[in-house]
Amino acid sequence: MVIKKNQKLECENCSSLMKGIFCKVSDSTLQDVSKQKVTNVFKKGQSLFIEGAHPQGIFCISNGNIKLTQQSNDGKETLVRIATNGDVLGHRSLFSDDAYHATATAIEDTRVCFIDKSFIVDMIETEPTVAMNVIEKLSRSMGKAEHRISSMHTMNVRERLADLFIVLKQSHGINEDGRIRINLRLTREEMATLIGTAQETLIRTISEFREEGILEQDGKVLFIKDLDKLQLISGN
Amino acid sequence: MVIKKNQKLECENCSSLMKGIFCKVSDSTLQDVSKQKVTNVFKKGQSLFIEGAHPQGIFCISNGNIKLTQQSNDGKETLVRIATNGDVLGHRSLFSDDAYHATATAIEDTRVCFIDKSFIVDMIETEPTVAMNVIEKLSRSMGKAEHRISSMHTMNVRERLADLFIVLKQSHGINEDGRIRINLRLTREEMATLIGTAQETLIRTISEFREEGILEQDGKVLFIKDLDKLQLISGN
DNA sequence: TTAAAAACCTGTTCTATATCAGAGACTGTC
DNA sequence: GACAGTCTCTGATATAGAACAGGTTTTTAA
Repeated sequence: MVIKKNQKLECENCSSLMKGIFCKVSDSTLQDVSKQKVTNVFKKGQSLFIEGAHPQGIFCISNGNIKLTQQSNDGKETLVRIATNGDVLGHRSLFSDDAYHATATAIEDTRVCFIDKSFIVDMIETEPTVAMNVIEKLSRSMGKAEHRISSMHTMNVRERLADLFIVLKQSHGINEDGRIRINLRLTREEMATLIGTAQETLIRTISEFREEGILEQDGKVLFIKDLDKLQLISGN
Repeated sequence: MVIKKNQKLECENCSSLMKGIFCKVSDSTLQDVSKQKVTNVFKKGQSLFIEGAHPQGIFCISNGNIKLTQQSNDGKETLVRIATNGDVLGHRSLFSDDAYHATATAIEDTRVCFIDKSFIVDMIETEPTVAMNVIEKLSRSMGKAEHRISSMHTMNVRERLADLFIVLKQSHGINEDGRIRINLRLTREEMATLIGTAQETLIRTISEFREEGILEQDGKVLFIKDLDKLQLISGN
């Protein structure tokens, strides 16, 4: 596996700038970041970092999707979170001065910029905008995490799956002739761990949804046909 | 229900100062906070805020314990998180510019200081230390939340309960003649929702732990007798 | 292009845990 | 100090979903 280096793209031209932690930052500061960062393209399946290692900085996703997985003692893998354009990775462990609690792996070829620890810490201390952006990102993630926790025992698999598709629609949905394309290719196994169920159960429930005209599938790609029904099932 | 007002205590004398977001802050800044904040004592059962309302500032817990609960559509209540001395409440919703996603209720009589939105936002922008402290707190909470998410389907009830007692030991444990007192009185129902199970199942598992000499109970208070066994069960 | 390995799907069985039901034990209140 | 209202506990029963097993399809890579 080879990481392609130097696919450098200035921050000011990054398509994810406005979604990331450097939005609303002054031009000169942005140029500083651009100068300091290192850009890599991670091929599908490559890992950015591994559970247990110590963070040396943070990763900003410029373009692509990264999954964060945790390994349990019995070897099972749980998909904890999916990070996409504009999201930051590794900040959680960095700022709580911990080892990584999860492994970050590219779901597809993904362009990622790395920013050194001391630089980002310094930036947060001198640039209140960046600090606020980081706080806002963390806050949103925290809200999502807490929703998932409570959903685990107040909702059944069918409800949680409906909810997952609504979330995926928001983050990766693209309108395409009267249906919504989920522009993210997860395996059934990955989806299953996202909602805390077994792969077989998930497959069965997806089949149900297809039979009920809620979902459609072209090859590997999933489409939402009936968002209202999903909302009805998930209870929102 | 009456909230006792003006139980004012200067921040610099607060026993939770070092655990909170104003630790390592300059004396003069601390005095500003002291001047600005409003202190209340919430009686057991009183709510600081309610799901759906809009945050006007943040709450710092000076002394006591607050539970954060979420209501699901079918009326079930989930205990999402317990906040204790030095913890901050309401920042998550405030900084992500959201309505409260949970209701905060005092588990026991609790002294809480309220800090106005504009003041805290301003503080974060002018005092990097505070910004870093907020980021650190959020990061730690996020780590805990992600652990709970993955535990929900990689661990069974017995394992999750063992894990809960280890967590409670860290936050509320007091060594007392060869055993560890859990200095927090949760109902069985509350504990059950914390680990995502039914009250009856939780009670049965606690009974098991008692029979196995892992836990002890004096009246309502729980004690950990055998921490090693708990660690063995939880797999850490 | 072809073989091997993933990923996907379906049917069957089994079990951990939810749910239901009812009986004590506390807790607060008048 | 007795009554109502929670909270706690135990047993019995039901069930959602896990685990197992085996077949098909898709992807990878050589």
